[in-house]
Formats: sequence, C-alpha cells, structure tokens
Amino acid sequence: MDARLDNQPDENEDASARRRLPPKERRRQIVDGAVTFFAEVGLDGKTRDLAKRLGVTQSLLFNYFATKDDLIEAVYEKVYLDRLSPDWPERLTDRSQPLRGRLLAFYKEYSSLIFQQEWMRIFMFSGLAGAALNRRYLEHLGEVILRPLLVEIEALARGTARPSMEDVWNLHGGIVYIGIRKHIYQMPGPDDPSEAITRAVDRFLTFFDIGPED
Amino acid sequence: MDARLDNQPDENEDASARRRLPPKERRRQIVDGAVTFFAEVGLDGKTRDLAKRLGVTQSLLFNYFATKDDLIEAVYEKVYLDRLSPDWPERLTDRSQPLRGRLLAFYKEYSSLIFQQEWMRIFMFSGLAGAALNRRYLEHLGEVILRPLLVEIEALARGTARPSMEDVWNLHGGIVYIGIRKHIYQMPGPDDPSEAITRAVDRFLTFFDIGPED
DNA sequence: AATCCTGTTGATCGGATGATCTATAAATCT
DNA sequence: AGATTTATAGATCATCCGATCAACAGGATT
Repeated sequence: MDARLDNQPDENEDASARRRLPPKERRRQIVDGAVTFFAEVGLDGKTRDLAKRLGVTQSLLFNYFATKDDLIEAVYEKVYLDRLSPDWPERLTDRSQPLRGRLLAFYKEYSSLIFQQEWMRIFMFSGLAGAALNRRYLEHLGEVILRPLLVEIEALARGTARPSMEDVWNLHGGIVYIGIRKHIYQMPGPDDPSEAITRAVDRFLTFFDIGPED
Repeated sequence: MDARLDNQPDENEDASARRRLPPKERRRQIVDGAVTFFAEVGLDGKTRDLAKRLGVTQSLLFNYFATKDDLIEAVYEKVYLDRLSPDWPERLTDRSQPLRGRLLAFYKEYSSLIFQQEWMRIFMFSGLAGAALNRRYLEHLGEVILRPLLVEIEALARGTARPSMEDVWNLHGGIVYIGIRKHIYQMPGPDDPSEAITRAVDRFLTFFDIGPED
C-alpha cells in the first residue's frame, strides 16, 4: 500500500504537495480548494471532505482558520474580490463611444467573469444564506454600474418610453439568467453567450429607439 | 407548567393542534411546515428544529417519513405540484387573442404563482442540490410553454430578426430574475411586478415588430 | 551533523444529528 | 365503562462534525 514513490515534488498542485509548505502558500491552496469544494457541494460541505480533497488532515484547516465560518469568509472574499473591475463605470459612460458598443463590451467581459461554476454557485449559496456580502455586492452593482447605465440610456432614448431602473435590472437579469441556467440548474445552453447577449442588448436599445451608432 | 388549558381545538393551525391528529392531516401539517421551514433555512435544516417549530417531537417526523430524504421528497412534490397550470399551453397559443395580451396574462399569473418565498427558495435549493425534479421542471417549461411561445412569435414577427429559443429564455429569465432579486437576494424591489413585466414583454415584442393588437 | 523552529499529523472531545424503539395516552369500538 | 387500537412522546443509539491538543517530522540555521 501507499505505493506513492513517484517523486516529482515540484509544480504538482493537487496530488503531491505533501508536507511543509510555506504558510502563505498553504493558506492560498486551502482557500482555492475550498472555493471549488464549497461551490460544488454547498457551504454545508464538511471540513473532512475538503481536507481529503486537498490531501491534508482536517485538523490542519483549523491551523489556518479558527472556525469553519472564518474559512467560508475567506472563500467569500476570494470569490467576490475584483469581480467588478473599477474601470467599468467610466468605460460605460464614455460618450465618445456608441452606447451599444459600450454595453456589449461590458456584458461580454462581465459574463466571462461571472459565468463560472465557482462564482455562480457560491454567489447563489451565499445569497440564500443571507450573507451581507451578497447584498452589498448587488447594491454596489446597482449604484456603480446599472444606475450610471440608466443615465446613459435616458440621455439617448428617443422613443416616448422613459427607461427606469427596473428596465435596466431586467436587461441585467435576463443576461445573468443565462449563467444561472447553466451553472445552477445545469441546463444545456449556448457555449458562447455572446450572441444571446448581443440580442438582449439590441432588443433593449431598440425599444428606446437607440441605434447601433447612437 | 404546561398551562395550556385553552381548549379551542378546531381551526387553530400552529399553536394548538396538540395531539392525536388523523394521520392524513398530521402528514399534511408536517409537509406544509417543512416547506416553509426548508425554504427558510435550506435543505440542511435539522429535523429537531422543524419538529420544534411544528410543536411536535422529532421522532414523530420519522413515523411519517422513513428518512429525512423522504420528507424532502414530499416537500419537492408539494412545491412543484401544479405550479404549471395545464391550460396555459392552449391559452398561450389561442390566436383569437393578441399575443401581447396572452403573454401579459400568462406572466402575471405565473409570477403570482412563483414569486413566493417557498417556491423561489426551494426551487433554488433543489436546483443547487442537483435535484432531478428541478431540471425536469425546466425542461417541461421549455417544451410546454416557451417553445410554443416561440412558434407564436415566429408567426407574427415582422422585423428582419428571427426569434430563437434563446430569446424566449431571455425574456423568461429577465422576468424570473425579478423574483430572484426579491426572494433569494432579498433586495428591495417593486411590490407589484406587473409593470416591470409589462415593460419586459413590450420591449420584447417591439423588437420583432409585433404590435399590441398584432 | 546536531539543534531549533514550526508546519503537520493523529487521536480525541463534546455536542449535534438522523434514526430506532418502547412506553404512554388519546380516541374509537363494544 | 372497559377494552382495543394507534398516534405520540421520551429515551437512547450510532455516527458525524467542528474543534482542540499534544506529539511528530521537515527543513533551515549553525
């Protein structure tokens, strides 16, 4: 038994990584593994299962995190961190570019960031758990992205209909729902959501009579 | 102790309902309570907590359900049952009515059925858990509601753009997302989603050049 | 090579949890 | 009213889970 005599000690992330890592690195390894693990099985996943997956003792986890909640907090931070690029607000309001192009650029970048197993599922798990971070994120998104977007649309809308925040949320929700279908409900869907996003944006702009070049 | 000598035996759901109920009724009471309970705390909610909320012993639950999974299965059935009215397919394809009216009628009815704490959260919990019922429901919805809807839109679309299933899913997702924001993310939103739904439908139909009276 | 530091393990604890089983008591029948 | 049935309670089991702690061992220092 334990015929693991293959010594390729370096650059092997999962299987080896035997013992005595620098604390920073081990901590990172644990958090990374925890993100994947909890995204898969939910935040009620057991520390023993996570440890086994990491190839590490369960007790070691508590050497790096005082409680399981602390670990989950670290998972939240890792997942939520930098999910909203700070330059989006200004790019979205850069009126030297047509609004359609700005919207498409944003949603294609954004979807590539959030349409991932880890983000989608942990975001949903934490939302269901009522995590404060979740609501803060969405409020932030609303204020920093969607509301400025509403202003842009208002400035260009030529039809009689006036856009509202609820309209913008609806555009956003329709797009996000593509990822929900795929990663939460695990339904088949387009590999590349670009086309669906383009159509959603175009439908949206058409209603307010905003052309592709403004 | 146990100064509960107030005998109003009938029609008091929660507080009293002391002992010796007919099995059918007790079972119903347990399932009803379990739906609310699991919707609140998730499917990992503890049987002891549920029992306490029901004012009943934990062991009693196992008299009605062999395992906790059986109970959850009963919760699924209760929640999923009759969430899709069988007459919607024909009402949605009744071409004697304008499509806009059909769509609005459907989504206002449907949203009133699904925009509820119990449905929204249990649907999401079961989806994350990978429950088969969840995918079956969505596949059913796609085939029985959304695909016929696509046919209706195709029949009336006058613009150059041809509608696709992905467009219909996007309309659907945008509307469902209203409920997700409210019940999963617990964000503030409109008390009555009717207006947002109307605008979503109108934006959708406008793109395909379908007027309010066809 | 011996020493020291500390990352890691293995054993274990206390409480929680799903599930079981027997005794009790409420309702029904005769 | 007494006997019978069975819904319910109470006690308990086996396991699981988060968390603790002393002992061990890898790796750098000297």
